[in-house]
Amino acid sequence: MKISDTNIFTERQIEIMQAATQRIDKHGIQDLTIKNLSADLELSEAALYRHFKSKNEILMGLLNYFILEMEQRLSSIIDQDEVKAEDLLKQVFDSQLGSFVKNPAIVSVIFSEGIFQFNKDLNQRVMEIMKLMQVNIQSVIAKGIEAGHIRGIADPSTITTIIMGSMRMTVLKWKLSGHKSNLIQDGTTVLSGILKMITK
Amino acid sequence: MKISDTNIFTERQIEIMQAATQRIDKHGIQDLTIKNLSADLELSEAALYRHFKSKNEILMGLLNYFILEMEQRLSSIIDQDEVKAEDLLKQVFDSQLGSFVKNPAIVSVIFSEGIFQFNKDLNQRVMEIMKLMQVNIQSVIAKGIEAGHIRGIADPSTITTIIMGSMRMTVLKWKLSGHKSNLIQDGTTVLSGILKMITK
DNA sequence: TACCTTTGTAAGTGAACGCTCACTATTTTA
DNA sequence: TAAAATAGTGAGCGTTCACTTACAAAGGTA
Repeated sequence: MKISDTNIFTERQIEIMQAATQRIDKHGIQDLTIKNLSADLELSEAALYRHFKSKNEILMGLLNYFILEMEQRLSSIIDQDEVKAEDLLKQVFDSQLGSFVKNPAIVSVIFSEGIFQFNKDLNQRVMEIMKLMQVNIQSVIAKGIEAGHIRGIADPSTITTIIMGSMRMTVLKWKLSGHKSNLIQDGTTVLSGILKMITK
Repeated sequence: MKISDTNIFTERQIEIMQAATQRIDKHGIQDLTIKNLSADLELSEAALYRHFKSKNEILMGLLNYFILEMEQRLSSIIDQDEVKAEDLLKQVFDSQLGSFVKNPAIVSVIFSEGIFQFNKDLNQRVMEIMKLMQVNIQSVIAKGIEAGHIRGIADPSTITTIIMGSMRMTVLKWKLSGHKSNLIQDGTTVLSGILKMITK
């Protein structure tokens, strides 16, 4: 993750967030403790509290960065004119899955609705990320139907559920395989299958 | 351990598992602690250990019970002869979603790969449940393609990923809505959409 | 020089966790 | 009827958790 070129965070904060990212990636989110994190950084536990006021703030930092990056990435694709819905979807998922491969830790974070259920702020951020993706895809589908490229065989919202669910399942399989399956390839196969079904 | 060898539970064990189910349903899995559970049952914490040797065994009991019930339910549907793949799938999901509505807690348990990642036994059971569903659906799809009812527009495994992912997403939305959306209705809509796309 | 801010540490804190221990009362069995 | 099995209890163990406190070194600034 390139947190490095934001001016929101200090250098130390970036170091801490990167260490947190690595630990989540390697051992899962349940292994992200202040003790482990400070050991990774060769700092005392107390030192972390000079830079973040709580453990949740560290996770919020990660999520905030990701949602910002994702918004920019998605809108730069969606805002293209004269590109068919089919190709927009391909670009969106190519970009999204590529982002997951580059930063697998984020998958552990945003696939953990269950874990954050008890924490309002974190849960809300995760929901925002899902919602952001949903809104973008649904608008692409709606435009595709309007333009006549996509069969209006079901509601845009239903088609969106199918697409997002399928991609999510593909990511889940990749995660459960220990990142050994080829996420980009499998995702492309699944999306192609769906596109064959819904395009004219 | 084979499912057929699954122990029959004592009355107390069932009471404990039901209380655990209720607590997970109402407050999430992170709120299932020995302290809370024993308070719900108006027992001492130590008393629980007369009936289960660990907290994980309680969760394993729940999962074992569910996988047994699911196996029977699915095979009684799948084993029907002379029923079209399309109708089998409808029956499978009607049955499965109905089971979730009757027992919403199980969703909190089997949708929590992330939480159980660190526990081999529990994780394996959750994976078995996913695998069980996958194997059954994939065989239905394969037969449907063979019989010419389903378009061989993609691999059976890809179509299965799409179907399972879509249903899983529908269940997730239901869970995030606090069980306020209509799971059966939404699931039926999504499955109908997919079936329109893949049937001839 | 004197002071202030920043960044660090050692040594804790209370709360929560799963779980065990020694012991008791009741019921079943030989 | 005596022994054994069953099902319960209060107290507390060892550990982990996120977080706090009191204090110190370093560097910039007045």
